[in-house]
Amino acid sequence: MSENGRPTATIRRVAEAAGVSRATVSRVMNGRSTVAPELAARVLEAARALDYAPSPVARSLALGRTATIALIVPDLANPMFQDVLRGLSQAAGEDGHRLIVAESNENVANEEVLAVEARRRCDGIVLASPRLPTEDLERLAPLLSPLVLINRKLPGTGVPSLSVDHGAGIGDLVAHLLSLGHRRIAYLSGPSASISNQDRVDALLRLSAEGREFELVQLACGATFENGHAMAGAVVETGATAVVAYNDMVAFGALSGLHELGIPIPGRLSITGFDDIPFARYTTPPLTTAAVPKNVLGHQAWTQLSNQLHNNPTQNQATFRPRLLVRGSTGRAPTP
Amino acid sequence: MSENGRPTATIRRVAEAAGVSRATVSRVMNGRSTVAPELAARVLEAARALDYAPSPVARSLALGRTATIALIVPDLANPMFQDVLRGLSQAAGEDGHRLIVAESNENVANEEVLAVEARRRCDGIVLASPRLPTEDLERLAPLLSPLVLINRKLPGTGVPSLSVDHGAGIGDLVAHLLSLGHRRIAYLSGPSASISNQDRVDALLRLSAEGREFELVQLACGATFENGHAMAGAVVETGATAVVAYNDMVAFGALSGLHELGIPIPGRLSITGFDDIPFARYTTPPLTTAAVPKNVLGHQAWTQLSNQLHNNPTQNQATFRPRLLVRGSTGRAPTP
DNA sequence: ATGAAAGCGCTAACAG
DNA sequence: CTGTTAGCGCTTTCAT
Repeated sequence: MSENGRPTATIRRVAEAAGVSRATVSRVMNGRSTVAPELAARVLEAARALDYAPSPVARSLALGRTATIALIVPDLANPMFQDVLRGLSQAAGEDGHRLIVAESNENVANEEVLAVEARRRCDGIVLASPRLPTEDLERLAPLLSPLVLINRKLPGTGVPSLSVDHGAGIGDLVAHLLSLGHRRIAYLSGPSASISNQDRVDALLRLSAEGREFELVQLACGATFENGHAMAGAVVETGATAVVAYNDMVAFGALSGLHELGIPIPGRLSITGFDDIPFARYTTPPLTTAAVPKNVLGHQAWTQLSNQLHNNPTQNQATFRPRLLVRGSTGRAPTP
Repeated sequence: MSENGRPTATIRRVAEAAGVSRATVSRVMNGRSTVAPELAARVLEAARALDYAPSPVARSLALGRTATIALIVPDLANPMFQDVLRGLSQAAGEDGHRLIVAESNENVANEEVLAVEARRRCDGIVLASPRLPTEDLERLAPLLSPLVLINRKLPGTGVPSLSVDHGAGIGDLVAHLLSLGHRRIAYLSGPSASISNQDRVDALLRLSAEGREFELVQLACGATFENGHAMAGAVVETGATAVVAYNDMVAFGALSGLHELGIPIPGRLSITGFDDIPFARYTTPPLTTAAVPKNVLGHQAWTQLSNQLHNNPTQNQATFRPRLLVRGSTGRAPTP
């Protein structure tokens, strides 16, 4: 927006140079209605000569839309959001939309202000807000619309929401472990406040109650490598033959801790992660995990937002089933 | 920008409601000059009642600035850029600026268009463009100004540039290895087109020529885990006692490959990485590496951009020296 | 098919 | 201290 070299050409200058009205320039630049070929040529020529390009800001004001959307996440360091960001940026970019990113730093109060403010410069919002109380979210939603939610639902409001089916992922993981003969499984749980952890716990509880095929041992853990690492000893003491970790980081930490204790993996203990972060395939042994389609989520978020922008029908609830990735960290249960 | 619920209040409505002119409302909203307390109160009250907030788009047009900047990177999957993004987003955010991100997908042609287009909606650009030919960059720079370059220099143009001193990093790494008694060092080189690889090679060549303290063996490799993994055998054959890898991914791959060959690390072979990606501390053994201050780069980028926006003097070339992180993957050279 | 004119919502001289 | 006026640059009826 600032001046360097020659001042940026405006539509007025082009109009003068081409000897036509601004309206005509506008029409030509937008390929609108039919302008006499000769005039059109003159305009194009003048535009080229003056190095003219329409001002996006002025267009935004006149049109009432910005061709920009915003992504609001609690934490840009989280691999989950990094990939959603990539997918969203790419998808929106292909449709000629720019992406503004805002990080709330896990600060919920901040998040509200950020979102509302962002919405004013944008045509729509993709919001990942694991912590915001549902009632606040409900109050906010109309202000933010068009809006797409990541891993949050607002039933009955018509706000499209994309979520990962953590339960199904856990189901696949457990089925895999059962097929390998495991009958006593330890769960290294994530942050208790986390909804996604609750999803996992619920699924595990249901599975162990339903089939009674395995015993479940819950261990309070956390979400980090260090948390997982610290639980290695406790895991061994449970006598479990397999451990389901809250996520890949925890699994990785546990793997590392068990390594140090001299426990062979998967010989004596099998271990699974969740997410399929970039490094999951490179641990030793590589991590069996439930891969969350993070990029797809980003793409879908754009699809849903784009639908709203064009007043097309949206899919209110899309659930993404993680894909089971069997790698080296799981094997047959040891025979006692 | 679209309508939900009641149409968004405008400055005009507020003015009418408060019985003042739009100019006064504007003044109050911006804390400008001194408005009679009584009027100010009326305006504020009206604004609150109408749920009014000034339109950023209209302000942008009127003011000629958007309070937005853009970051353009070749690849959002690259941990380097992810962290720069975080740092930049945070720093700019604290100063009330939004961040637009654009990914060129390593497509240089795309990059030019993207950058110029982005510049029109923004007040400034942070550009990471490892591939763009210098002459193109020189032509582009004036159009993009205010501009900050990441890992590229444009000497004599006054364009601020932030770069990592790869040579110094390599110097620290090599000094560390020499102090451990290593006298034959293999370098797993990165993509030959990469300037940062060239920096490293130059430093190594200089070091081995200058002091003649060690022999250098170069091995063409790449930038990925797989590339490093594939070179494990070749590394052993060189008879080197230490390997300096192009980056952490390569080091990690090599580590893994050497592991499979049964080579004790660091007992028989020491190995170093570069970057300090999040997982470097979690490999077995943890990777000795040169930590690039990626977040700081992001923050500094904002500082330099902000200086330009305020017509303050800028620091034209800032070079960031990586920090040597000694971890478990390096040890004393084996005694023959 | 083209131009004149009004308007998007806000800010910034300039008067008073 | 406040209001009037004139833009910022573009789009879009509405006439012609």
